[in-house]
Amino acid sequence: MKFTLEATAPGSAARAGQFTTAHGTVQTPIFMPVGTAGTVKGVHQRELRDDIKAQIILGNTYHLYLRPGLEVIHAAGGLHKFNGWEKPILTDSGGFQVFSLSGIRKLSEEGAHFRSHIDGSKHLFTPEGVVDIERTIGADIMMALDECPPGDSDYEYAKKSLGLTMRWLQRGWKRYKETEGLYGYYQSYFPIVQGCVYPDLRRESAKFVRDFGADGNAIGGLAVGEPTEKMYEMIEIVNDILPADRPRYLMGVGTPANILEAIDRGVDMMDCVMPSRNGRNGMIFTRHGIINLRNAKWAKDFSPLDEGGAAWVDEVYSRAYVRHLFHAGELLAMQIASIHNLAFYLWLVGEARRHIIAGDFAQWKPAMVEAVTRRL
RNA sequence: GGGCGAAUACCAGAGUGGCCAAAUGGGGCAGACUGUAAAUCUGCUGGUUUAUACCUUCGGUGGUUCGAAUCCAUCUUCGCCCA
Repeated sequence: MKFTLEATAPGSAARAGQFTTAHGTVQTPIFMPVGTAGTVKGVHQRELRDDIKAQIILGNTYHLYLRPGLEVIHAAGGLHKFNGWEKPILTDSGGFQVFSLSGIRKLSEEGAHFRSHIDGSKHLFTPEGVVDIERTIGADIMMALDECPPGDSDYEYAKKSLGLTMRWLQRGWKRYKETEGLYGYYQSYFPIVQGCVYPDLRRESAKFVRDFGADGNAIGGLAVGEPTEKMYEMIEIVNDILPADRPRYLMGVGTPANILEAIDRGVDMMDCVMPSRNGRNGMIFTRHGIINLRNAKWAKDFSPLDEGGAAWVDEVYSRAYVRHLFHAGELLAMQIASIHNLAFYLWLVGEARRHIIAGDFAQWKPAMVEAVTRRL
């Protein structure tokens, strides 16, 4: 994978660039819609490509391994063939499920022991096994298996957890180097920085990660309960160490404001369920602020969903109409909101990129952060 | 004209002497959601309010009782049946 830095913004750590995978080029900074089970929920590939203008999407190792299962994915010839998405795919390793499914998993040196959330069956994810699964899925970017400790973890736990993540990384990297893609194309493997909110742990982790010389590097374990300011602080600390000539991926973040702040601190890639999930739950993000479409105040607001917005749904449907669809429990409501929110997120990072290249990102950002945080 | 049954909060519908401002569901109002166990979850939904507090409510009126949504009488309305 080749990463080219095109511009850096004066007065900011923000940068614009692009990287190329076997399934195409991605312009950074980029937001990656989350398609956990092989689908960005409620959104067609055509809408994803043409309306939302997604350049790369996520899939999830844990979910795809459980269902439909590797046999099906392999028989299909990989996830791209299976779901019809021809552009790049990044797979999360199941590391986040170590966090989110904490009630039904156990960690050991060997790996993460899960109980399936579907049928309760027992499964073991090892760093090596996850590489094998990601090879089978055929992701352009494969993430290392890590432990994502909660944001309020104490120092002792965070340190112990980081140790496990580092040892897992060594094992996963070894398996990565010993194997190659099953479908005739190259796959990247991104290590993940952990260390909770503790600067020394973050530095230690970032240096450890840096030395693998991977195609790109990720920052994990943020936006998991710690104060937002701590998150920004950790990003700065880590990005000081992670190589500038490789993309930096901030995992699972975030709100539109979080994304702008992360870009400002030198992050190139982000993903989050927020635009899709919150969209399905009636929340619309716009460049003028946040709208809870379910609220009574929109009942007779027949103005466009988001006048001049990035997606065609913004002009075609009114706020009152989409509100009605939400109250009626209509599927279309979720589809419209998903298209809108994801298109907005992609528009936002595209604008950030444009301003980085134009050189006025540092001037443009503050007002935008204020605007997208507003409650309408 | 006669007989039987029913009337409960926005709707539906429990409750049949005190633990009832009244279950539950729906609807409504608001909130949450950050590498997706989420088309999900939480709170509120008579009034005044800080309230474990008080006030006004269970078709109307009048009773019985220390105490009534619950028992009695009567009226009204609705439903079913018989003429």
